[in-house]
Amino acid sequence: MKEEKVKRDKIPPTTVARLPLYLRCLQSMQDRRIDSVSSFKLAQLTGHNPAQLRKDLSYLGEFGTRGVGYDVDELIRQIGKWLGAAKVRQVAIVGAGHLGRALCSYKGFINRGFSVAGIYDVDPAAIGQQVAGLKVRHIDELERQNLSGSIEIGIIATPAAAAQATADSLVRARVRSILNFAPVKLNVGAGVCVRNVDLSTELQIIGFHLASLEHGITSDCCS
Amino acid sequence: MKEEKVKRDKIPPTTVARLPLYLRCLQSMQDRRIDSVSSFKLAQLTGHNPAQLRKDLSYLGEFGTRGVGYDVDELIRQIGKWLGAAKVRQVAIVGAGHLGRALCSYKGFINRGFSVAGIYDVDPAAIGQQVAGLKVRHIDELERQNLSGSIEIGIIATPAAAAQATADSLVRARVRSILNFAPVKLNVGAGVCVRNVDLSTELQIIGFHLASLEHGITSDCCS
DNA sequence: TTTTGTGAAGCGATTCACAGCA
DNA sequence: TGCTGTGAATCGCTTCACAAAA
Repeated sequence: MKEEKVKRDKIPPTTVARLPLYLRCLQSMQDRRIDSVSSFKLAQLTGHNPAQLRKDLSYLGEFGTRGVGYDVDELIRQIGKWLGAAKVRQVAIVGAGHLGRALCSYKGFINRGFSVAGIYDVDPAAIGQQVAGLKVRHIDELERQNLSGSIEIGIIATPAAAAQATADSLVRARVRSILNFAPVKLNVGAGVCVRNVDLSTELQIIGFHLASLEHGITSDCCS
Repeated sequence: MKEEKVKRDKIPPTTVARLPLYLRCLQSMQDRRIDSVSSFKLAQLTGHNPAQLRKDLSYLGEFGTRGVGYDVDELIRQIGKWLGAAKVRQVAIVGAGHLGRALCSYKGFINRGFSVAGIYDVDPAAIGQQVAGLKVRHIDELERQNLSGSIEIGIIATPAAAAQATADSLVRARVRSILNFAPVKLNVGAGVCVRNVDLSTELQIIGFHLASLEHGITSDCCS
């Protein structure tokens, strides 16, 4: 426990970001009754370098067998443990627009150990509507509903203008981390973890590469 | 033109990824009639280091005035130019599930110079339905509809199992770049640029940080 | 022999610190 | 004086190359 704490601090963010993809590949192998895998094979499937894969896993511990490879079940167990997948995490989605609704019915969340505990909005027209079996509630209710703190994650799927106020609500409701889809830099107190996903930023990056193609650059596509 | 080609090759991917956020901040300042900004101010607003901001901009050219700062209008023009925002880019969305529909009606795309040219699926139940003013068509029609090559970007919003086949269709339809929401590593020929966005990966990364908190780690939240 | 785990080298991005200008 | 633009220093991640182990 003490030892794991020390180790967690040392895992590079880039490694953490790759773990979910490793996990997904491994689960797909498990489904196909493959029980052992080498760093070469798994790296090829995930599009990485074998040395990088081994180094990534070495941050978590030593699970391989030299001359053989990794046991698929064991690796799934270990990566899952480090990603905190032992327990189902409750998520609150704020914003009952198209994106919020899509996220609410997204199967991928459930499969990875996340459960949508509620969907919230401020628009009277949206409140009360049924979305994927959940009733849209007013954001102000979240604070009261989460007195136990069981909802640890908030997803912001509101327009940019409402994002900061939404973040404030989520922080008041004792949410510990936020996934932000609004194209705004959020200010939250220390101890609340924010990750940003911006859909149009991704398109704009693609736009840069298209413009580069138009200037006759063919090399290294997208990054 | 020749010179710009050389420069484009030298811009780090990390810089490109930050440009859209700079642009957005600048546009918000322009709306508020602010016409000049220092690297300190813009860095603060975007959550970056002033030196990094200046270095990022220096890859594009020299637009600042020493002792004063940057002209907001000029900077917007320049960043827009490098991101290829001069022309509206046509996008095809594949997958008419919740996510595909949400993307189809997403205002952020239009505002940033992208236009949804069509939405496609393979499910007979979905085909023919109306989504945000567009009729869902069969994916096989895309190839014929894009003989002119005006659709440069494809968005994959299908289930993971269908993603590779969808990518193949998009490549056949002469799409030049792909934004992939399926949690799968796509194999496409050289010259086609792929960017991956995985919503549950983001939650899993948050899961790692929540697990770290449970182990008593308070430092550096999310990355 | 095969494949892991890892020190060391290599590489790219960030940050510093200051010269160059307005 | 104030702020940009940038070489130099630093930091952290990736990749190499090989010793260790099955």
